[in-house]
Amino acid sequence: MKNLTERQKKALETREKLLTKSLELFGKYGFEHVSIEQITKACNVSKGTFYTHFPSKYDVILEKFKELDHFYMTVEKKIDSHLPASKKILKIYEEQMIYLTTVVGKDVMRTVYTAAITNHAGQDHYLISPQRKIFQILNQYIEEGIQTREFRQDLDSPKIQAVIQRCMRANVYDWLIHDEAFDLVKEMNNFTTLVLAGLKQQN
Amino acid sequence: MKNLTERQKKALETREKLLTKSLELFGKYGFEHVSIEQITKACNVSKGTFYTHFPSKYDVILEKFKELDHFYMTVEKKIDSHLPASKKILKIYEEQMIYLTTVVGKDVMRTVYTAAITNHAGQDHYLISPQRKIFQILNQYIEEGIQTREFRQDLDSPKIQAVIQRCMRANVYDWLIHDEAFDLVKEMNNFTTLVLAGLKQQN
DNA sequence: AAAATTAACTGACCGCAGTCAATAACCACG
DNA sequence: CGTGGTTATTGACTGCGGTCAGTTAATTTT
Repeated sequence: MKNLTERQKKALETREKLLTKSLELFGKYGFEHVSIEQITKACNVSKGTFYTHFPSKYDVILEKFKELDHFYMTVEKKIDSHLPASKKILKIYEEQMIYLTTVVGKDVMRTVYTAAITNHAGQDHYLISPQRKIFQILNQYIEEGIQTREFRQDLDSPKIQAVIQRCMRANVYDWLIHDEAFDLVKEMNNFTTLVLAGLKQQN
Repeated sequence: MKNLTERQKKALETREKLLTKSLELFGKYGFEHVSIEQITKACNVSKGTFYTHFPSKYDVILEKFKELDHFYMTVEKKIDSHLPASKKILKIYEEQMIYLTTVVGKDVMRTVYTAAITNHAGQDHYLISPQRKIFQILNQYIEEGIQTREFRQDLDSPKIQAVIQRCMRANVYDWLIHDEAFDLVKEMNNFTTLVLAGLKQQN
């Protein structure tokens, strides 16, 4: 980690400076009201430099978004392992939604959700990347639910995974397009509860 | 309807010309690869003229999107009125998804779903406007489902309406961010079936 | 230590969405 | 008819995200 040449250290410093300043300005004025030039001027570098460190304006936000994964690691431990799978899923979603509304914010999420639609650069977006910690945790819970026969047996786990993940995006998306009155935590809870009811063993 | 002055007729003609040409070019090259200037040049008008007729590039697309409502009127009649509410909902969603994939297309939908996130102009977006025919039809089916006690009695109809509508956006959004392999008709069916199962009277 | 290579950095430039003051074309009314 | 008000139209202009050929300076090679 410390085997860096002088040059690489300088570059990393520049990158860090840009990242910090970007997020600071985005937080203060909103993503759309901050220009790249404004950022680079505040950092005393040229516009081009920004693009040697980040592929686009969106990618800075994505960096922030990826912090979520650190958050999940801590949340996971707080969840009682004796709960049934459905309760665990609800719980982790609840924690996530609280985090999104209070820490990450609508502005960042708007950007991520927009970029996911727009960037048809062949590659799949981070938003649906199986790498994401949240998905790994969810899949584990789902596996449990199947094993313990809490969930229906006629659906394989990839199907259930897709459904559970879609619940998340459904509620976040609706949060983004509705006004302030939309309570993401509550809506997510109601909606997911319903879906989980549909997932449980029918009589 | 025909009490128009010469001037207003000319203006409407210009508007129509712009609309037709826009949709033609969007269809040929894709929304993002067509500039306003390209459109206006093809119509022999100036750039500014475009903006006297449409508030933004997105609004042209919205016009196309609104055609959907004509479509629903015809679909509604094709649905057997004796079916249970849940089957009707599934059926109309199926028809809608077929229409979206084969006629409207991903490009248009991408634009509409992006604009809904981005345009925080105070006003709610058409995407969630209660005016939309599709919602009126759905709400009618939901009311039926409640009346006939097919659905749970502990949820009021606005709650159920929100859930059903969210199903639609959930699947369309996921369609937009996934690659070509994503079968919107099938996914919508699976997902909504599950939600409807959760909505039904529990034992 | 000089030369060659590599990588960070620069800023003029491009394309495009959207704006607006000025202009032209038309209309209603005396 | 005029003539004063109205409204569609114009196109130069702004602002911004992103590009790229060229400059600079650290690093490696000889």
